[in-house]
Amino acid sequence: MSKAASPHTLVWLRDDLRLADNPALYAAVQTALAQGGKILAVYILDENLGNAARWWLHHSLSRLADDLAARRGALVLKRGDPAVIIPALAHAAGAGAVHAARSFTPGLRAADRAVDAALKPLNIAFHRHLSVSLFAPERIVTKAGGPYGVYTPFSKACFEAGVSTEHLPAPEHIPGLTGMTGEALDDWHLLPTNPDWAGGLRASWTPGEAGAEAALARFLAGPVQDYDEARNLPGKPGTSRLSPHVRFGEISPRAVFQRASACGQSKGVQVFLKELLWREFSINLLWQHPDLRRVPIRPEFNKFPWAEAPDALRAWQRGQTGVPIVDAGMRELWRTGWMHNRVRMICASFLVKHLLIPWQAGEAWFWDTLCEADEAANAASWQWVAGCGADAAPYFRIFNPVLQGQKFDGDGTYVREFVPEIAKLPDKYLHCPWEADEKILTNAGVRLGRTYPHPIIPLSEGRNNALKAYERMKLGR
DNA sequence: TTTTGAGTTGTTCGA
DNA sequence: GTCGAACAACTCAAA
Repeated sequence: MSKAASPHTLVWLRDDLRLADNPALYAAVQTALAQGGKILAVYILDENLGNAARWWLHHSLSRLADDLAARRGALVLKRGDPAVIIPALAHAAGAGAVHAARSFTPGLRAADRAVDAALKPLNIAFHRHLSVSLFAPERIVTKAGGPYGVYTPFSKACFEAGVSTEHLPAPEHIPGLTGMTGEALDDWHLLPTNPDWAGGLRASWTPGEAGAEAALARFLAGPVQDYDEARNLPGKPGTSRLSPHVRFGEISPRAVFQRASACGQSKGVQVFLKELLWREFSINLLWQHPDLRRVPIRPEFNKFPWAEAPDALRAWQRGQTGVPIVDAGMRELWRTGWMHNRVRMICASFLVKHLLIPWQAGEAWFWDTLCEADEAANAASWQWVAGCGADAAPYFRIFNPVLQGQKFDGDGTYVREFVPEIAKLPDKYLHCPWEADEKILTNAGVRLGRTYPHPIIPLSEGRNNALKAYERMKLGR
């Protein structure tokens, strides 16, 4: 076999920070081995990440660099315009091809077009691989050939199409190209200092491929079987807690799907697989609507009478609304960089409906504080709660945070953990301290307005305001 | 083209 | 305490 003129290969890693079941890396290694060449693995900093995601990224990259080094590979870190960096590196390295995961965020789609255009004149091929999603978006279409706008038929089409059963092992040797220098991870200052607010994140998470594997193994060893019920209880470890791992591609979505599928046919497994397809649906929606983060899918919502309420927004962000389940959720988010899904819906509904604050403000806060912040899932989910999404809940579905708290955190485990100043209240009043009489409050050491806020708005008033606002929007006033 | 069935996660009210 | 109906119409997807 004759040696190719350009035996080396560049793999551009982005939201696929793993070695196992990584099609771009696998293809690059195969090519390099066949040609007797080396691998140049590159990561270019995503400058638009929120602060919690930056913390996660630092650790994920650090682990990935270690994992690559253990296989004689190396990771080159760069910052700047991919359309400049990738062609320059590929050219300097003498690479014959560039491999990357196919991405569906507007930023990376644009970057890919530019990279592709810049590589062409250099006669360097640019290969993209299905990796961050289960299906290519254009593959899941209606019988009429168009994209889906409703989740249930979308999910049925996905099940019918079938998730790939392929699994690519982590390459044993990833012969790294030496002599290529990048930036130092520490110089990116992705970790907070002055103050270091990441203590709660460190206590909650193990970023990296091994951490992702451990989280999946824990979940599949038991909780997945009861997932259909237990996922709604924020005081219990009934969810997978895989979201940030999947977000950064520390584990492939198809590996998660395959291994959960292998756990049987229980309701819990079925519901979990459907959750993976919600992620898929969000990716598909972002692909259809690149401005999903800003623009409501239902155009009538451009006329929605949102409120300008900076003080209320700040109270919500800080977990000081005086509504316990909302405050618990917002504090969990702030402390750990994650929030239980049931509570996300309650907190989001409260912001958008009771307070009438634009969903984009909530989206922005989650973007900054969620480790897993993901353009597709975050925007699509906020639009769903706000009622302006493609497949949104009816407007009169307004979560009552007291009922939700009593139903899903009846013993108060969750609220007591994150709102300790009211922890001594009896269960009956834990979710509605304003309904307790003075004696009960005093016995619990609670002084409303002093040790814990009065509710920022009476719940019935917030509900009525939301209904009135939707009515005004419908009338176009 | 027209018709038909269906649509993540809820709340309130009144019997 | 429990249960069913009302809350509203509209759009999507498939036949």
